[in-house]
Amino acid sequence: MTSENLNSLGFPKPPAATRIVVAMSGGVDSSVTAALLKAEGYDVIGLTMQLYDHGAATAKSKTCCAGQDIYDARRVADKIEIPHYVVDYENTFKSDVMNKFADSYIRGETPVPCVVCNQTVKFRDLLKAAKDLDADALATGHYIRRVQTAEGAEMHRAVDPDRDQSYFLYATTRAQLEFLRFPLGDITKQEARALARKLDIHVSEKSDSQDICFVPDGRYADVIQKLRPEAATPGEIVHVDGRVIRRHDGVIHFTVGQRRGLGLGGEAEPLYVVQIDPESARVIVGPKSALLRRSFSVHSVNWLGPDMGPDADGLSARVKLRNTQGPLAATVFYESGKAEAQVVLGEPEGAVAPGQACVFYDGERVLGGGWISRDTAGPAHKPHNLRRIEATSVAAAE
RNA sequence: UGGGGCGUAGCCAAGUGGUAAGGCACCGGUUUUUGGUAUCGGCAUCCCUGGUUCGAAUCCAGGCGCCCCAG
Repeated sequence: MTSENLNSLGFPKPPAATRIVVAMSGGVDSSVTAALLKAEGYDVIGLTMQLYDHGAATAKSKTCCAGQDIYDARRVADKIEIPHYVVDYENTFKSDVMNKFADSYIRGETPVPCVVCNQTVKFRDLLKAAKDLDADALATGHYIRRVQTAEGAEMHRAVDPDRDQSYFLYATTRAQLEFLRFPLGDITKQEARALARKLDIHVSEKSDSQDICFVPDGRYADVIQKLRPEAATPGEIVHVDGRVIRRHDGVIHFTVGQRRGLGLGGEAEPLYVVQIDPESARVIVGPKSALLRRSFSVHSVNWLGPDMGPDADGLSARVKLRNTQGPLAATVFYESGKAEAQVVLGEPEGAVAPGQACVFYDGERVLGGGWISRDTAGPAHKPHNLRRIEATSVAAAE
């Protein structure tokens, strides 16, 4: 079959015979996605997830998946004349995303709920709903590219580097990727908004979503304490040089690399959180130099690259440790099928925070990624200093 | 109360007669579909009282507070 026989989404049949479910959040991107596909003649069905519905969140404008946004999605669906359904995923969202978010913080990690949300409610549950509707594919408004090859679908960064969402989508499985389509991966956000205006979609100027959608005022700790009231275990803030500086209200308030909010003044240079130990409820702080790390391991790896055997030299790649950071040169040690991988950075990097995602790239292609492990991501200073303290106390005892 | 020293923003600290550096912390903005980072901006009239002077955080006097040395 030649490419001329395929429609724009890669199916060997006319758009009218191709059923596409579009995940509609009520925002600009997914609305444009639905409108574009409809305009091309596809058999489009809009689905909107209801994920939570607390008063504070529905009042927010920069979120998705509740109150006003569901209404917006419905209005767009009406405008472009497609069927639209709201699916209630409040329970699963709470158990798979919100509770896991809280538990991660309690473990002394810093979670990325957006990755988990895509992994679960979006590409597991919503995707299944699409299949139940006999859809040929599920399309979303994510800025990511799906590249079809003879070996299967590959994930590539979006053409708009400022909008690329690969950091949040690396955990998409190959099977899921086969079924997914991302029409906006080839255009810029500006172009998407222009299209929205041209198609007369009422949300064309709606502000982008940001922050954690289920955290109303940026006070994520409040949400955790509501979900897990036992989470607030006070502890000590300890300097890497051994000084116990002050007490804190619980490790959930901290993240590795954090500077502000520590309230630790009087030092010559700023202090950062360099390690969090949930067992002892200790937060270790130190100067920026104490933050630097060169290697760490990641777990629950989702591999989207070519099959690899054990390779002592590792794979020369680039990695992202946070969404808003250019890729870093690194060597990735990974064997196909394994859940673990080792990452060695070309240059030491600060704030390698356990619980955050590490995404691997080969140029524009997303090779996958995993979660930064806690056990290996502590600062090199910790064992050194603990040893020194122990040695001191032993000497004193003798 | 013998000798010496000190008292500048929450902390550290420059400034020794000319109209209050800087760092940390804190607060606010920007950036950002995670947390965080980064960045920009804001943030004192100098322990008190009186005096000298055109002018004092800077000099003098007296208080108050603190530290060190000594017997």
